[in-house]
Amino acid sequence: MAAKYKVPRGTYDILPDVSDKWIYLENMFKKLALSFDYKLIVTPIFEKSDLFERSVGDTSDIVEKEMYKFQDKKGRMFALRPEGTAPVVRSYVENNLGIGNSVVKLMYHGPMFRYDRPQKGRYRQFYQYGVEAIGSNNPYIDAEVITLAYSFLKNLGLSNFNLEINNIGCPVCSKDYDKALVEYFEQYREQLCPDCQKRMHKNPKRLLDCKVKTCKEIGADAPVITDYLDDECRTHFEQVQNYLTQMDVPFEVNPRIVRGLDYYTGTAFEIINNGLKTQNALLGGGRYNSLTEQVGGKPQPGIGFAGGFERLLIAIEEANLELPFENLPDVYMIDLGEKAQNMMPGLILNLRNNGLHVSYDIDKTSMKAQMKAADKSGAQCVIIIGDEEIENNAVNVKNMNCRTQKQVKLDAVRELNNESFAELMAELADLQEK
RNA sequence: GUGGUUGUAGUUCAAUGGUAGAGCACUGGAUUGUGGUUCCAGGCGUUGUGGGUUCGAGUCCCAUCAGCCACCCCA
Repeated sequence: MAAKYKVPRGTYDILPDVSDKWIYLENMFKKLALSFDYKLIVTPIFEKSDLFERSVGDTSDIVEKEMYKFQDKKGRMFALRPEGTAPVVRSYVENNLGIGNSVVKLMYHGPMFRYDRPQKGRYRQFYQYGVEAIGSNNPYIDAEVITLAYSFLKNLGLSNFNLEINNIGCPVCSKDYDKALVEYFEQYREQLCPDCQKRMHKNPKRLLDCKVKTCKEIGADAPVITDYLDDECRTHFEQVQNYLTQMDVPFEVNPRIVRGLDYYTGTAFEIINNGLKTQNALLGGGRYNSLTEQVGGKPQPGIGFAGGFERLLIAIEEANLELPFENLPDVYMIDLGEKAQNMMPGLILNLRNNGLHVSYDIDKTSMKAQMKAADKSGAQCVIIIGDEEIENNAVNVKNMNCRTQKQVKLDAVRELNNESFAELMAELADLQEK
């Protein structure tokens, strides 16, 4: 049947059959980030649009054509956030989070919005997780942020990915490099694609990233950033690498990494899913040492990364990873007859208040249907109550794995909590062995 | 935003322009209160939507919407 309403293009519903994976991934990320001493920050999903125009850069594709912009009733221009860093930095500046702290370490996760043609692994509303460390230019912080990103993927059980790092230079040496690039590419101007010709003077580093064959070939012999870094940037980069080595994080230096957003300076890195040809960036990040100023605050160095949940799930599926997350019922309740049904609500609430996960379908009546449903639910055991049991003032508890069954006094069942429930299950398992 | 491709039952897919089907899933049953196997039974779905051609359209044409692929970009 054709539904009357459908999700908007490029969006999707996270349905119950996968939502447990989301809960798991979110929790894993939060737990790991907390252990690295990052605290959660939650910002609105929309901001003044010029926040992004100024920070992300008005020549970037994100701002040029992918922003969801709208006017509110008073004519102010807002945009659904296309990325997470600018809002976090805005909040850092606005709330003076830096006062009394040399580094402020923040994590976030939530929906981002970009108007782009949808594709697998690319959506108009997508979900990112990320961290930002603001206030320190110490290369150790760079390494720590990168290690956090790396550890997250590793801890999930992923391995088919590569960490690539680069240093795109500070505003000073980056300019020298840009000059060299323009000089170099200028020789081949006629052979470059129109986009590259246009970008050459605005953002020459982007030419290195072009996928057009001839541009690629020309770019292969272009000057390399590493040769243009000034002493400060070079030692910074070296130290980041030293720290990463110390922390056992494998990486490759890739001088061609150019991040797409304008605010990046110095350290830049990406983690690439090797199993994919396109949409293969699992996560990316880097330094943004002049972003606080652009947003109207005092100069403060910062670094962070962001990754996409959708691409994470693709990678997990590819690797055939079973997430250890399980949320199966402890007990499935079966009632037979009206008397039994009448005593269910109280008993079930009792068990739930004691912390047990209880499943029950009041509309199913036959024993068979209820047993089938219990089986399908994956519940550890069923509790059966019928006229016989009521007469004995007891219930039948059946362990679904061992198929062993035992009568338990009603009073004892009411008292069941996670601990005594586990004991009861073990007892039933023992019965099977005899 | 550009080019290509696809759109049939909950799902995966069939159906030389002539009555729309199958596997899986789902529901019920195989003697009275015990699941995962097996067997039997159960589907009239505006064939994505709207037009057009035709005696007749799931099938051909146009438009539109959506997915996928490549480009672009990135998460």
